[in-house]
Amino acid sequence: MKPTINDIARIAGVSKKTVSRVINDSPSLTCETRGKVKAVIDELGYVPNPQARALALGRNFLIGLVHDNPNAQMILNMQQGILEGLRDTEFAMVVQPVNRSSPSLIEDMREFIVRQRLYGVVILPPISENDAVAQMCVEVGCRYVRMGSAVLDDSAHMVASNDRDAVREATRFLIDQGHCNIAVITGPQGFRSATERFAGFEEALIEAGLKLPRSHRAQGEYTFESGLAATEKLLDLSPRPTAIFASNDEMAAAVLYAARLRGISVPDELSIVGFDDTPIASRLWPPLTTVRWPIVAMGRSAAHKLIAGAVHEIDLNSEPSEFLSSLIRRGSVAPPKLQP
Amino acid sequence: MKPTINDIARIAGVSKKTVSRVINDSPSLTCETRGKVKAVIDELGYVPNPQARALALGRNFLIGLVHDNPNAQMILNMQQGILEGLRDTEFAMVVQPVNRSSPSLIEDMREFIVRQRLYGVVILPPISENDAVAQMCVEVGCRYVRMGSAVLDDSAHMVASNDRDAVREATRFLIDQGHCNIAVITGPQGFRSATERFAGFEEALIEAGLKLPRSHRAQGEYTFESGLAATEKLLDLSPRPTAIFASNDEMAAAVLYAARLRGISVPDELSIVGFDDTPIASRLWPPLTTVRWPIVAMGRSAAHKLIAGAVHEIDLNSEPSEFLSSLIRRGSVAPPKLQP
DNA sequence: GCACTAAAGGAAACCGGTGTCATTTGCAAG
DNA sequence: CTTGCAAATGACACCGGTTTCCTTTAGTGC
Repeated sequence: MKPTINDIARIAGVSKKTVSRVINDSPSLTCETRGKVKAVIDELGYVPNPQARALALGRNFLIGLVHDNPNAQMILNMQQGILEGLRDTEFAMVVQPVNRSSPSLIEDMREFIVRQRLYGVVILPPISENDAVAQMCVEVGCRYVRMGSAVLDDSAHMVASNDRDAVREATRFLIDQGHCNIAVITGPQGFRSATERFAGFEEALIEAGLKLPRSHRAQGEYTFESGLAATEKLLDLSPRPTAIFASNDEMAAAVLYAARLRGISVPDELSIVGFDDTPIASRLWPPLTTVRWPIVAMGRSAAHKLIAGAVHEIDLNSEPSEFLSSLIRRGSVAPPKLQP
Repeated sequence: MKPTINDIARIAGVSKKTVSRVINDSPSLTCETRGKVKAVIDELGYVPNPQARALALGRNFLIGLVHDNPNAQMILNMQQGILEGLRDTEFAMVVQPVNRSSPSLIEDMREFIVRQRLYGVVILPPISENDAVAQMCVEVGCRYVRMGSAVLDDSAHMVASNDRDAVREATRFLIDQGHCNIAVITGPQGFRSATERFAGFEEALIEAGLKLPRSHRAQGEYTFESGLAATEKLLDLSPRPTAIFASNDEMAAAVLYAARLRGISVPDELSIVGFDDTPIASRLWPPLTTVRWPIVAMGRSAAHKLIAGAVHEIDLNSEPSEFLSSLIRRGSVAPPKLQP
């Protein structure tokens, strides 16, 4: 059986409370006492029972991660980031996928939070854009941090990248390469990331004095299949666009796939830019030029924001307030060939 | 503040213990009492505090998932499966990536298990093949289930697919298409899945009376990069193989990539078969023929095996004892063209 | 009507920690 | 030498459930 605080206290010849003080680094302790107790703890391999602690403190040491599976690699990187932020603390991460289109989304999340008495939750996009979810967290008294593509909330509750700037830069890159007939596959309606990315794209075009006809804008759903359908429409245009910006890599992969089906050469006849830098981007031929955002660092920051109040080693001021994405240049972009 | 058992007891006009009996479906209760208490519980939205329950019962309601990130989609599917198995129970899943090559692997895992007092852990390949890990679980008194490609342990502790049979079938498919110069990219040494998959491959060749020269066997590490290197070697052979079986999709994607680099047409000049049916398999052009294994169902089964003792609704006899993989036929395989 | 038995429900201890408050100890000042 | 005060430590209740054991109640056979 695992040793309890009583065992430690008895063997060390002190009271439970003193052992508790040692565990919690209470300042009012003799070095001698502290050393004596610590020795016993080490010898017996004592680990305080987190459930008992949770009960006594009235709070738990569990951080929830709520997601809706848009992208496996993103979620896994996020998990990694969060766990890095939780390392060397007594917090653990529990994961819960949910269905964002379910009418019971809010109730499902409430159930999850309340059941496990979560200390806090990290909410991934696109659910993070749902204000009712944040509202629910406030109601049940659960800390929360929303991940997103733009600031939606006060900074204590938000970890954001700046998709708009990143896409503007990426689009400018296409323009600098000489493209002036550029089409875009947007993300689904109601997604903040979709509107941000599109805004960045549009801004770059406007800056360069280019027009964006309605026909050059196709809507996707962030899925491969929707990307295929959108690409079909865009490739039917005449003159055919010489470059396509797809709002995520999944759809960019679909552009490449559709181009291959039609015998259109990439990048010679068509340049492609994606977003996310998922592993698939570098596995395709040609590998995709895409935008990489610092998921792991953002996850770590989210975890830190949640537990800063409980772990005094964490200094939120050392966290970046904004996370910058960068353009990864690979083979899917080239200057346009003059069409005959 | 959330209602406690005392609130319920007071309002319902019964004792704590009676409320506890209602929660735990104790048989010795009047219908009337049960109904009365349940009404109060529903009205107040009472949820028993799992930490308090965990403390009183001396066990926790957390299932751990330990993995070493070989494949994001696989891990996410596994998470989904485990959570399906945990649905409608009070268990939650905590996730912990570890580093399998770290010398402190065992200690890291022990720390994770002991710290959170896990009820059980699901161990994913390749860590699951490490017997010392299972041994450690026994030592610390933690239930465990190992996922794997073949049965390594008694069935209470193992959820296994049958990679060998699946690869034999896939290879037979290549042979039936007319291929007789087939090469293989194996997985890393020391991986049971690697040896199983290779064994299935070899068996199919032997059955068909084909030889497998040492030169036609290249070792990979389950990574894209290692797949590239392995493919280079195989494509240098003369006569060049007309088909390659790669032991996972990541490496199969590399075969396709390398073939494209050399201007080798797939599937006309080279057929490719992968393993795992990750999303990338269907995103490539041509899409990969590959082996799909029922990850989600296996995850669900693993969860059920762990918690069967605590949740009486679960009937382990209704679980399949073996999980069958299936060959997914896509465009990366065709009969070999006669070489001039 | 009475003793006996089984079922229903309650009181109090307990799980392993933490908070509050009282007590002891050590040391400087008067 | 006493008093005063702060630091170090301990006793005990408490967090929200469960378990053990005991009491009450109702039903049964005689």
